[in-house]
Amino acid sequence: MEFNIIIADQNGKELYSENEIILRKALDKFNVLNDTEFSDFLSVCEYMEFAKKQYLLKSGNYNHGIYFVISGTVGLFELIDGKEMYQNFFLECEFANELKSLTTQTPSTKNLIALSDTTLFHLSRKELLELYEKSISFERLGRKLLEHILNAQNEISYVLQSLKPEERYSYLENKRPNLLNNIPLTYLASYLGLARETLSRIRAKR
Amino acid sequence: MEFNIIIADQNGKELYSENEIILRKALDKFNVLNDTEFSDFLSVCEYMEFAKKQYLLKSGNYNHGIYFVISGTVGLFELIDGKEMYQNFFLECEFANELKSLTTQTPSTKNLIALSDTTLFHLSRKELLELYEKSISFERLGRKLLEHILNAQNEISYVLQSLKPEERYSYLENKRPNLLNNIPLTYLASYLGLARETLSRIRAKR
DNA sequence: AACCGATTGTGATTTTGGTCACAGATTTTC
DNA sequence: GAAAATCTGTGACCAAAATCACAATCGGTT
Repeated sequence: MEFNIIIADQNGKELYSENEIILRKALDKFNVLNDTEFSDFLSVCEYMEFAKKQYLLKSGNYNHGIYFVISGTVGLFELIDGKEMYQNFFLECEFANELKSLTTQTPSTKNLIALSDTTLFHLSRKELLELYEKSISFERLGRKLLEHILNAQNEISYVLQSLKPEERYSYLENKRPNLLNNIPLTYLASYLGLARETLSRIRAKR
Repeated sequence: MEFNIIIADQNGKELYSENEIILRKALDKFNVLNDTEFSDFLSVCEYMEFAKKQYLLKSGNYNHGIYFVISGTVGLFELIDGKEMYQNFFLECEFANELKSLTTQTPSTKNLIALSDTTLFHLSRKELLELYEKSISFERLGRKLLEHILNAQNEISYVLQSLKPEERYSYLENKRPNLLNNIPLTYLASYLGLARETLSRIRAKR
């Protein structure tokens, strides 16, 4: 069961639903879009729902856009030697993406999957590119979003390169506690480049 | 000793030096800047030279821009438990960067160092931001460059997360052979998250 | 040419974390 | 609510890689 709070202007005209306000707040952190531009952005977003275990993107297919997670959890994984290696997790208010396929227009080697019942906005590649053409603001938003994603990616590379198993667990505890609560240990182990059993034993010691 | 070939227009007026043509070619891959915009870009680039072992950026300092490597090699490393952990290498025609400090304006935890005598163009943070304001083209260039960097970063994360030591070496052989030729094994070992001795033994077996 | 520092190779040893196996526990499904 | 599937915990064992130690080699400098 779910209610969408509707914000109205002085004339009682509906403005934004609750979901849209969540997106607005997330985008406002980048300090780029004004009201008009946000409306333009919103007008090309499609609201979608995925049940747990449904795929947003399957390997072999082309990536047709990016997702903004309103509620739920999305996982990004790649099948390597028959093992699901999770490369990222996207929680509420984050943009779920697989950029390699999106930017190079090659079939994706990776999968996006709903790890719980999930609601999200979808922005297609086509619409995204049109936004980029439309105004410098959307290019700027894209640029800043990428800077943000890249900094996060550098951090996880650092974890994999330099930290010992116990330190990797501490990293989760301190920097991404929400993952520890929401994601099965098995998936987290692959994310951290460890055997499931190793991570289980580390946790037992706490 | 070094010659710069000068390209001249019909009136014999100098256009671009050899170094500038190298930069032009690198930027043209992104298919964004026209002649005027490239000239604008160039006008805020400063030519610099660094001797081997000189620092382009020292940890603790603020990152004041990005570098385009004309010739030579630049390394990005972080001191962890007294060890130099190399996180990236930048060869000719690549943009050497440390984006965390650049984008968040916090003191850098990382170092940029010339691993050989190096010539490059420097673009200051201030000038970069002014370019971003100036035209959508520069935003677009930034966005595309970040997409490119991010795809590369995802790949190295994959290597660290999923590949065994021998496979990591193979990755270098196949995907980044220039590193194997130009960079000391010690540095490559840290880059791959391996002990120096392990990498040495792997190489001995080939 | 001789020196010094940096880099690499290699053996012996130790340790860590992976693998295997199986039992509980927890969720999902019908 | 029972069955099935998924997830987690834990012990025993093993293999791979880290560590330690030292020699050899390479590169640049005076």
